[in-house]
Amino acid sequence: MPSTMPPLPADALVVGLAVDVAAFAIHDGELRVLLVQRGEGPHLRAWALPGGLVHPGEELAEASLRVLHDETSMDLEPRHLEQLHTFAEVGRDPRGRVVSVAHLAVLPHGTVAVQGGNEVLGAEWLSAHNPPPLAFDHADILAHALARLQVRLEYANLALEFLPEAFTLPELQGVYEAILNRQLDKRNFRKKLLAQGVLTPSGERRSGVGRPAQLYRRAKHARTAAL
Amino acid sequence: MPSTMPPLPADALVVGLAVDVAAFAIHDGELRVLLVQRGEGPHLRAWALPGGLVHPGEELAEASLRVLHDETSMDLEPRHLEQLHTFAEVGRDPRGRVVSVAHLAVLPHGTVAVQGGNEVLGAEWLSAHNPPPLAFDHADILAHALARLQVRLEYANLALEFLPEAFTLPELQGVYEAILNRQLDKRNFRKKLLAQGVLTPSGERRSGVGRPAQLYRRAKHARTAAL
DNA sequence: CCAAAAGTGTTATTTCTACACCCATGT
DNA sequence: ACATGGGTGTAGAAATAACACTTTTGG
Repeated sequence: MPSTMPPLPADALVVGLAVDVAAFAIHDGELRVLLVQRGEGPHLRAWALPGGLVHPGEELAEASLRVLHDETSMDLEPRHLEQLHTFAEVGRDPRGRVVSVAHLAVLPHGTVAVQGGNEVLGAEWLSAHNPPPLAFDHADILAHALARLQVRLEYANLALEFLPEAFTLPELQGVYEAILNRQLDKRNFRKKLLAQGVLTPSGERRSGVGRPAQLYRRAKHARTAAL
Repeated sequence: MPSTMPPLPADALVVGLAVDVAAFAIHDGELRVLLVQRGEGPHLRAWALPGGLVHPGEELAEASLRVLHDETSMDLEPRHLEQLHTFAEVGRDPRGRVVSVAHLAVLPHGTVAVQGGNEVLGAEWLSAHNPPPLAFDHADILAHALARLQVRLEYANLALEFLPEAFTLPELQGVYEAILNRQLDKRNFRKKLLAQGVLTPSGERRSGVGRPAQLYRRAKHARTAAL
């Protein structure tokens, strides 16, 4: 394939290319989504998903990571990042045609402190199941992301990405419950998870109170995702 | 929200926005995908998914339908059209940064004849499970589309979109088998489908040979899709 | 009456769900 | 000793998978 090709045809539609990121984490046993308060442009002071324009030569995944970094002033390192859906409706952004590729990110436990960054008044982890009103079509994006997260629990072992490398089964169950937004039976949960063979036990651990829980790690062979 | 807003910032990355469409239909009991032979640009004469640049003010779905129409010279009317994935890798198109939003389309039975259209040497329905080599990253797109189609069989009753309004259970089973690329048990298939309650019987019908089969239609209440 | 495709039931296996008590530790 | 959370088994229900013969039509 030649390296110099004719440029794009003159009738090529040019648009702004952006990413928006629905980044999830578990805090206090609750599923939270990272939201920022807009500091400029339309929907000033409204809550929104972190997002922004893609730079030239930048891949979508890179842009997503950069945006997270810039708008939270934190070195967030998602354990999982996948594309969700592309929102390209003609009127979705009042500034012109902006095509936004929405992403789903999963951050591990321990990702707590965030603060506002560039062009943003503040950043916070807020309830994913009961979010505040959001700017643009971000409520749609969040709903998509939540639905995707739930179906991914079955297929991939995405829940592990919310936890540190070593974790207990009750902690893992807590992740499932936070994402599915309902209680699960302890015995059935353990049976199912252990039967999958994706967990391997290690040493022990004493939590604050009660009987110490067995620690587990992900087994060697673990699918990352599919679909 | 004001109707006149500042234009996009000067640092906005502008890109070409395109759609590619993986359009499926069943022919001769086999799952086929609509492919065109490129008549210009890179990958001349290679097989590719129908696709092209989005026009200004045009929605992605509109562009997908237009592209199908233009490149087959046929008034194809998909029964189902959904967004699949956005391919935006920096080097994927040698002409510059082109972001392509891939779509999955389902065409009903009877959609047979296609011919080449604008900028295309020819169009054909070819085997979806054993396609010829494809231009650009279209083999990836096709693989994604096929996987999505298979999971959609479970959730939605997408199989109905491949058939005319009235159809027999053996025909429906044939659609499942063509998509899943394996044989299914007749009795179990009937049990499961009828238990779902999405089919309602109507009159009879005599095929060429053998016992006539009961005709069914979709019941009133039918989910179209999800996820 | 023969070929061809449609239609129909039962059983074994697996998976899912509901449910209550004992165990190990820290205080 | 007691409060706290971790850990375990069983039985009924539901879903799934395997399997072979009869029925209706056209020729």
